[in-house]
Amino acid sequence: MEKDGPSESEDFIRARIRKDLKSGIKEPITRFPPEPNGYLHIGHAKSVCLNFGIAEEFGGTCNLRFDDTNPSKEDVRYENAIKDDIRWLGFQWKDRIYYASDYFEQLYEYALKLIAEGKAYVDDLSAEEIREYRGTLSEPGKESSSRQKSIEENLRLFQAMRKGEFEEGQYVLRAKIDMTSGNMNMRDPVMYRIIKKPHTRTADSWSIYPMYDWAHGQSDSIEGITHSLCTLEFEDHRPLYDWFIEQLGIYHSRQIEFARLNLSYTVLSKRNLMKLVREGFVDGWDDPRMPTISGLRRRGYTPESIKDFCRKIGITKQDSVIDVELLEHSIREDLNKRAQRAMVVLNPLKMTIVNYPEGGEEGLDAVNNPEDLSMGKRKVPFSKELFIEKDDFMENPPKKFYRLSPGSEVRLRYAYIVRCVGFERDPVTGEVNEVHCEYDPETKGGNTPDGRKVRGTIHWVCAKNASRVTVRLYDRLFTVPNPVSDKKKEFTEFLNTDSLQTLTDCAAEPALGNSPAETNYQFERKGYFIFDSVDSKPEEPVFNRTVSLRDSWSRHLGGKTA
RNA sequence: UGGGGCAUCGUAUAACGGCAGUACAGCGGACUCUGGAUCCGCUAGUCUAGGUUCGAAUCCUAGUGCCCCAGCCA
Repeated sequence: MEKDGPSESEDFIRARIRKDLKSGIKEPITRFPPEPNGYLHIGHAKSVCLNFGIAEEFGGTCNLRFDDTNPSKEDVRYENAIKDDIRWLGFQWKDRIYYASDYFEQLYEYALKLIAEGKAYVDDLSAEEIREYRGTLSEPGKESSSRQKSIEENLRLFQAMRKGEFEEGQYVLRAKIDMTSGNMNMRDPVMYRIIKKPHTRTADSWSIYPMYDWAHGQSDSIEGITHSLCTLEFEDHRPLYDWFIEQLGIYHSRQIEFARLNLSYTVLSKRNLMKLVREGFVDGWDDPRMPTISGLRRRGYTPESIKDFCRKIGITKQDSVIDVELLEHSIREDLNKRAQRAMVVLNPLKMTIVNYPEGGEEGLDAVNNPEDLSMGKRKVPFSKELFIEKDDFMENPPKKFYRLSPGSEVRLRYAYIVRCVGFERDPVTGEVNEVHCEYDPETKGGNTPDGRKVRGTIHWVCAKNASRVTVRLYDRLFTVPNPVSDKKKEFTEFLNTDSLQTLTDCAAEPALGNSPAETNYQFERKGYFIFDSVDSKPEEPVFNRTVSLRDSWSRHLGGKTA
């Protein structure tokens, strides 16, 4: 199922795969290897799209493999969340779900083999000693005296390690490579350490656990992974990846590295995201401000928009920071085509139509989505008293203000043209709290039979029928493009204190009183919103703002977001 | 002279010895019952210095800048 035509340019990994396909490899087998110690974020989505995407495009397969080699950090709840997220993105692993722990026995056999060949040894150095012996970036390390142990002694000790005869930290198994290598990973890397904790899948059957470098490549090989795609920081692990496979003489998977995703105005590492959650800066991994898949989902992002974003950013080896506006562009583009429109007044200001009959009411036709007429129409109620947006009225408007002001005309969307004939103030605050308008009955539906041009159109909600809803306006979580670039400051110092604004008195057209879960809307002139089924109550529906509409007026005024 | 990697508009990303293109952002205009969307246009780039070549973002040499590595994390 290759894409036809060379019109679309190909990233270097797909080009490499295409080349390998011509020289022997039958089909690409990739894998997505999360460690179940945190939630997936948009950076993982890049990897998911790459690995599963390649499998789809080239008629291969992609395995889901949990890298569960460290029981002191991992948990099943993360595993379940990860599976949910991948499924939600729209990818399937079918029966191809694996665990590094599936291979513990095989890995152990492999280790025995290396020991028997004098290529690995049991070391009794302490963690600190190992660090000291490793040397520094510019000085070679020195060899542990354990290197001299006999094969028999190593075998005996390693078997005893497995049996749990030693304490944590007492011994490790190391590969015997080269303590003078310029590549730190080759300075006799640790293969196994003793961890006396139960594992979620193997329970207490092991007291030694393989390190990443030892587990990963061999797992790839066992599964017949043709292309093992990982991020740049593993580039200098590749010689070790290759060394193990070559010493063992097993199937040679190939590791290829690409640049991880960085997004402006956010942080994208599990460690930092974990900190935001643990220290209560956000309301959990799925807080709509989080760049996690579950957070984006709750924020109103669609799988399609995320996949489109991943396609747009491409795959390269260049460290880069993607502007978060590109992500916002992807969701706007998607939702513009699909989101049902609704009228919701976020900051209500009462409007009375002075010449509209007392007690009168009518239903007006509104288009559900001007971009997709097949989505039909709906009736919205109209009567003498309405709510409009506070900032759609100005007593002393600046130039080019097309909305309502004393004496001016504006169109009430899908309703009538109205003219402002007066307003009232709150006697205490002096704030305008009601506007009076006259409507033109000839302009029903918002048309102007006389051909007159009315520049401004504003949204409104019938006061009598309005659903009272809560709306949460989200803004970027950080105030600076790269919160982790300042090495002297903790990234949490750059948290945006206004990243969440909750409006509890919004007036929505009646239909929104009972929205289905996870329904995307466009609140006309305001932005895209999604019904939040976690925090909504029957008497108080909650909507999260996914992203605002582009707003050339506020940019004109020099503001950023409303 | 520790090892590894990367340098193209503001941000990303193409061009694989032959017109430096695309997207986002920005700016201007058209259109509009969403100051949305759409459409049109503009601005703006090959890290530096040499070299090879009819021709270099691309090949060579030398430099410069940035990123990663000293977990019994992944």
